[in-house]
Amino acid sequence: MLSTLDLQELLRGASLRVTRPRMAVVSAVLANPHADTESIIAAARAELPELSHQAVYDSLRTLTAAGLLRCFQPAGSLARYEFHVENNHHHVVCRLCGFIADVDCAVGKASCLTPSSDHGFVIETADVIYWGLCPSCSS
Amino acid sequence: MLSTLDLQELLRGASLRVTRPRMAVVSAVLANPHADTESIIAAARAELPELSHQAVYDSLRTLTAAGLLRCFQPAGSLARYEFHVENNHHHVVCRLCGFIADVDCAVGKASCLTPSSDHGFVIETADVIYWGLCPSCSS
DNA sequence: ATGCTTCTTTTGACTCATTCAAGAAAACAT
DNA sequence: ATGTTTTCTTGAATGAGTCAAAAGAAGCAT
Repeated sequence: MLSTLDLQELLRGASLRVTRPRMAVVSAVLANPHADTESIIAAARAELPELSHQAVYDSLRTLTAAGLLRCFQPAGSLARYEFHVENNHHHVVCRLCGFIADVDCAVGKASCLTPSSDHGFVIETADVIYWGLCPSCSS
Repeated sequence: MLSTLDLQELLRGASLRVTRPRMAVVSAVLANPHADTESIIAAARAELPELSHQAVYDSLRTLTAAGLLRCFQPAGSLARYEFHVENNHHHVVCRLCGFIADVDCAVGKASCLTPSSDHGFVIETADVIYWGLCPSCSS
């Protein structure tokens, strides 16, 4: 877990103002990886009760744009956030219960960023979501 | 383009009743790959003006559940549909203009379905979305 | 063909995640 | 401290998608 000072450092390093809502949002995401916005609002309010939902939406967008958080959205689900780490990984989502786990990239680090034909696109990132059944739902 | 009879055959083959809304929706998706629901409603109404939006939502869900269509949803975008074909492919989405193109699977057919560690999940499908800039936006 | 049963569609209202807007407050630089 | 700029609060609005009940087709059996 990162300390308050670490979090401030993190925000300043991204040229962002250090505000209590942003601190609370980053903490909430760190404590609840893969959480949707509503859960993040609840978790952040445990630390800062007066926090408005709008501030959370704004913070999430700002922090994501700054590269501190990563947003992903399994089809049909709400937006979910996680702390951005450099080791590229993807997600397995249980088709029944919605449980999400991290998985490493399939065939080495960069392979998922190299489609066989790119139609002239300059490709920057890849979102990979595996759908299936988690251990408890598959039994 | 498939004929009316082909489409009927397709629906019957999936044990679905042949209705005019479903025919119109399948035609619309065939004619507009990667279209979102609103575009599909508009395209289907060109063929069947009285069509309700609810019928389109129902048809899309039914046809997708039957495996005739495939639904994908780039994060932050609306749900999009395409005719389901067996050759597994993924999508490149332009971060600026939203243009979508198909790309084949990165490293052979099955590789994207094989994460390095699966956490005990039984994996059924994988959604892969590449984000980047299309040729016109990157210049 | 006719009628019956079941599945679809229409209609219209509703939900709820997310966004918009304007004024108030907080953060930072000087 | 003061002023400027960014961020937050408040409250309302947007809009894709869903729900529900009654009306209407599709398909099956007689």
